[in-house]
Amino acid sequence: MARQSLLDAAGAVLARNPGAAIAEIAERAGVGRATLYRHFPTREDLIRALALESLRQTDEATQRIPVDGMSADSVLAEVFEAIVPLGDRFRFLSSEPAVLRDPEVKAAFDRQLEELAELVDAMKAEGSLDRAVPTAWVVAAIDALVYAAWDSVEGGAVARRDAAALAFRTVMRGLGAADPGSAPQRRRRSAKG
Amino acid sequence: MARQSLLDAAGAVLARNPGAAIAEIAERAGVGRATLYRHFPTREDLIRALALESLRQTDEATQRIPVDGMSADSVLAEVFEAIVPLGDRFRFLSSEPAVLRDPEVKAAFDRQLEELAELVDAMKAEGSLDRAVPTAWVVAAIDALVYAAWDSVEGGAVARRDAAALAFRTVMRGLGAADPGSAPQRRRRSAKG
DNA sequence: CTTATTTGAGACAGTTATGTCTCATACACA
DNA sequence: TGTGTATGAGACATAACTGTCTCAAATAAG
Repeated sequence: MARQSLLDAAGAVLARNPGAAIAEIAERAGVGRATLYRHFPTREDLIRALALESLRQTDEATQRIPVDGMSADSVLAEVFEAIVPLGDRFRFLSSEPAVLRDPEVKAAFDRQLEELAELVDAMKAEGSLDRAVPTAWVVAAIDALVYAAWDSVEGGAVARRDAAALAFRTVMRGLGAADPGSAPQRRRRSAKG
Repeated sequence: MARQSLLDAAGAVLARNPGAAIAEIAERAGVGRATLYRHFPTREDLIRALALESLRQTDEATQRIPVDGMSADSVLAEVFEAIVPLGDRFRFLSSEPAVLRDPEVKAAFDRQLEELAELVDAMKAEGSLDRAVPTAWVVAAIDALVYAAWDSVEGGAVARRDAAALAFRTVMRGLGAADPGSAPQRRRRSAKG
């Protein structure tokens, strides 16, 4: 679909240069500027759609993870594997603070953070994360390390196949329970990153 | 100094809105736009000076740490305490990729990363960090977690006095030696963040 | 008080981006 | 082949920002 290739182009261009002009995105997509405007009447429409599309891709990648019968920490490992490759998807937000105030975008964003917080709480419950560490910090650390992992791969500092595992290890041991505790429980449903 | 308050204003404004106009920075500094241009002839000059000033502040904060007789991991703890409060100083770089290509800025930036890498290697040598983890990843994780700590404080998710310790713990336990190993050695000179 | 310097306000030109519009062409489809 | 739709190129108006310049007022220095 033309719409999709426009969003792909926007993601690619804006990740490298968050202030890029519409013309540059159209060029990258291989279409005329007028055609881009036919799909997205304003720049803000495009940015908003890109944000929602990025959130959708993140959802898609994490929903694919089978959670039945997996310990919560295994799920988190899979979450890292799934979303580290998407690490640059939200880079454009840094110079588009307005889009985060859009109700629909904000709702979707908050929901993903909330699902991640639930997974963190499940890990605390099964004893694989330290209850004394604020869930908000665990979530912040995961977010930061996902991007760091992506960036390290992109910069050639870390091998692509190692990146997610390194980030996962950093979180798990860094914020794991001081006492290894009882063996991880199995979980039934609902997980996310 | 007028120059300094202009740089402060630029840092404050650009951290929130990396694409902010010169007029907005001048207004924040409480001076006319013409006055700003008298100190910094072009926008690029201002951005460049801000980058160098931020690097200088980071240097200043870390040079204050006494390293004699301290174990490398204690030094890293102090580094976190010192630079987490400066966490937003380099946010504007995200939409100013050009300034990172400036030779002077790039040299200063690389030097700081290099000094941090040296500290990490010292910690590996004294057995407080896992030798199997690439130094590049440790450095990337420290960078990412410093910003996450600052951001968590700013967003009210984490108490200001706890932030640096949480980030430090995440790195130390996350990337610490699997075997606690011999007791940390004392070190003599040179450290940095 | 007088003089020199600095400042703020704003006019101005030049550039660049956005968003609208037209029109000729390419293409799909009957 | 004929018709309708989507496209690309580009002209166009508008807006915003940059960087220069002028001038009057404020401030400091003598």
